[in-house]
Amino acid sequence: MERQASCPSTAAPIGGLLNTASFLREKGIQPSPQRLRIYEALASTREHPSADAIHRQLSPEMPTLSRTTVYSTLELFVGAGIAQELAITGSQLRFDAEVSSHAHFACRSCGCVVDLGGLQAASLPELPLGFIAESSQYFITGICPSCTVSTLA
Amino acid sequence: MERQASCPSTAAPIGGLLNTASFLREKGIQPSPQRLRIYEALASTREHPSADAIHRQLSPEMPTLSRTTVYSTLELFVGAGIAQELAITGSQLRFDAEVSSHAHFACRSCGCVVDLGGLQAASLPELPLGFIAESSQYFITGICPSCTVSTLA
DNA sequence: GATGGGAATTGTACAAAGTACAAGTCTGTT
DNA sequence: AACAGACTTGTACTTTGTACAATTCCCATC
Repeated sequence: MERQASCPSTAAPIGGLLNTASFLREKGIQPSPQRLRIYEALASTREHPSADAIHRQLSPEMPTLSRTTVYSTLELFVGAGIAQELAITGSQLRFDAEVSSHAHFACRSCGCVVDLGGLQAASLPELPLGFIAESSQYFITGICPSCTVSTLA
Repeated sequence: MERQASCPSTAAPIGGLLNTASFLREKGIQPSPQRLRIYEALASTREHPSADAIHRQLSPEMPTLSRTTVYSTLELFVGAGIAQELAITGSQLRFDAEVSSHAHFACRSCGCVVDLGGLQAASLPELPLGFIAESSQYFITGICPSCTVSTLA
């Protein structure tokens, strides 16, 4: 889990952030400076950050931002359907502002998480009667290209 | 995460345990009393226990069994390909002696994990060039039948 | 049967991720 | 301006898992 930044996840914004405040309000979330910056930080990266990664990123500009706020805000976003949680690394939750169904790859060496293509819903296993699905995840773990190269060196 | 035991995962053994010791030896694992009991505990349940759950289960009969041994033994099994890790709950790893590719359901209320059917390989997203896949997981989270009933009550 | 060496196990200490909760601050409304 | 409720903060704590040194066990050899 060392070379996070060098992995092949481009860092382009996902959508328009012109008016994050009204977007949050539409989703039933009262905006606050903390919530705006946390959402923007999440939506402007494709690195699928953990809660602590977001806290580390925002701390310089918001020195009093507490870890508790980041955790509770991300949970609020997940509950409102504007973010999804990925349990992909096994040791920490990663978050994604892109909520459409798509698969993920996690590198066991550097910890990076990158997007893969979508899944064909028709081919997924059906849920037995009585189970209520709320979300689903498909992920692959292995070694990313950067780490393959540096392992060979 | 309360009613673990009442969830719909039947507790029948997966395979023959007649000679666990020689099975482990075949897989390149030196048997020991601890390893035998840990493997048998894992293979004889469909509850996908966590490492600590196995430790709690075996502690009465092996009072000196240490948590470290359980953790390192399970990792040994995963490396040898006779167990798989499930990162499904986000907060702890669950283990499964059934290593064939199949999906899982996790109940957000009681924490139970049950087996679902297999996946059609053809429908899975393809991995871009340079990525090396080592394992994959498909899981659905939601509410299991037991918890649906008790939530309504 | 004794003995030496490597593997396995143990126990303690530690680290990381996340949660609980009470106190403080902010914000919007009256 | 004052109140109430929502939001944020900070501390303490729990859970999960890892590091590592010391001990114990097993087994081959003498």
